[in-house]
Amino acid sequence: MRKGERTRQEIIRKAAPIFNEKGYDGAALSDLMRATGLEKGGIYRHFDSKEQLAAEAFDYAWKVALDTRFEGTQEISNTVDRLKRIVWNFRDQRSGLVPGGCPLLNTAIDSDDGNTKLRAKALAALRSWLKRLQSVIEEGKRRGEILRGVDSSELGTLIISTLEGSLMVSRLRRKDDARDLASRHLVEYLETHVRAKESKMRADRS
Amino acid sequence: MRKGERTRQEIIRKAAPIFNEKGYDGAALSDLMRATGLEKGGIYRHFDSKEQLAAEAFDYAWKVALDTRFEGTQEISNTVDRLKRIVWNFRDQRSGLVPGGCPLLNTAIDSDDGNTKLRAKALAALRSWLKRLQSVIEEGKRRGEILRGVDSSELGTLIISTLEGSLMVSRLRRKDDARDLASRHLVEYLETHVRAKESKMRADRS
DNA sequence: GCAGTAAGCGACCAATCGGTCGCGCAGCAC
DNA sequence: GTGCTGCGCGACCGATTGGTCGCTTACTGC
Repeated sequence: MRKGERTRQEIIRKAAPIFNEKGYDGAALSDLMRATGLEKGGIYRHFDSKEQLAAEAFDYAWKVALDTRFEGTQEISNTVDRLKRIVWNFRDQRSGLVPGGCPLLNTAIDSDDGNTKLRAKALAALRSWLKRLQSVIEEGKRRGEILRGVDSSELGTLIISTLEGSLMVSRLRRKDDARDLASRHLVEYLETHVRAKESKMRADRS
Repeated sequence: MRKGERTRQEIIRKAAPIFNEKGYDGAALSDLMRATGLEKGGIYRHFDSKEQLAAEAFDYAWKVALDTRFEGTQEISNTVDRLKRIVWNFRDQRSGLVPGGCPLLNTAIDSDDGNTKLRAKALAALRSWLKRLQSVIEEGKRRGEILRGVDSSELGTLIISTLEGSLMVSRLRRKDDARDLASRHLVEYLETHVRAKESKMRADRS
């Protein structure tokens, strides 16, 4: 990899937390310069505009977030348990992430009036998350692990809404209780309203 | 009321949507000047700083939001039904509000890194909402309408988290489905996990 | 209606905003 | 090792930022 490309990635990595914490308007180029250790020209060599950098920083932050949320899920065969793992992952995510909270939540609120490009990014991120949840749910329905009556779009949306809302509350209070509570609530809901009990006489290990 | 005080209130009313839509950094004084029809000096006559104006605009926007959410609840005697009404109010709130979505959600996200004064405002707003929910729940427990085992702080937090999260999704998608879904989910939860069924042999009108 | 004060104006301020560009050095292919 | 070019620097740009203040005008209490 060329020097330039390495620098470019480094800028994205260093810029992502700035945008995530301070928002698009709040993140001044001077902040990005300090964070990256580069002068203005060094940054603009690799990006046409602040907006473009913000967009790429968002993509990076979102990839990290999504990967964290689905971490260790592929090795879980039962789809309901997989959904539960996703919920716990969300609750436990603390380190390793891009600082500043959920990029989706931040960018959605930040851009809901103005910045069209960033709003589109947030919308795509929401869809990508929902899509992955839906595919787990649909698989569960096919396998008989999840009740046939469950609407995968609705369940996915409910999970996302509940988790994101609780994150907002937790971050504002600077306490994890809301996230914890929402996770427990969702898990109970998964057990009582989503999991197909009778089918295949699986051992009912609570 | 003096002319000055009238103007002051007018500035707050006109500034509130600007801050709510664009955030603190995104709302430039030039925007506020355009919205109010005043020159810079006319605004600064009444406020020491942009931050102070933002704080008062938030108070105004939050008061409007909270009033809307509790609208028509005092005339409902049963506390569970009152909680349901609060949930429906949140779902149906559309006009009459300060444009730009929930001031609590917006300000919480907007200020979670930097602006201490606004963060404190958002925190106080969250507490005021939670407090009003808790007082309904506690009343319900005293009256035997709500299960003794329900933790009013936890239930209140769950309601707030779920509604706010769904609002974020709905605003991003520009569709009301998520808010609708979350409301239905919460109402079902209230009926099945919160309402005390057996006590006082009340007629069970579904 | 008059006097005194409250209120709004708008020019002005330094600082900072996002963005440009020519220069020179450093990394890279040969 | 040499020559080319990809890369980073930093001075510079006009526009805009939040904020100040002396002046005039409009309101208000008497």
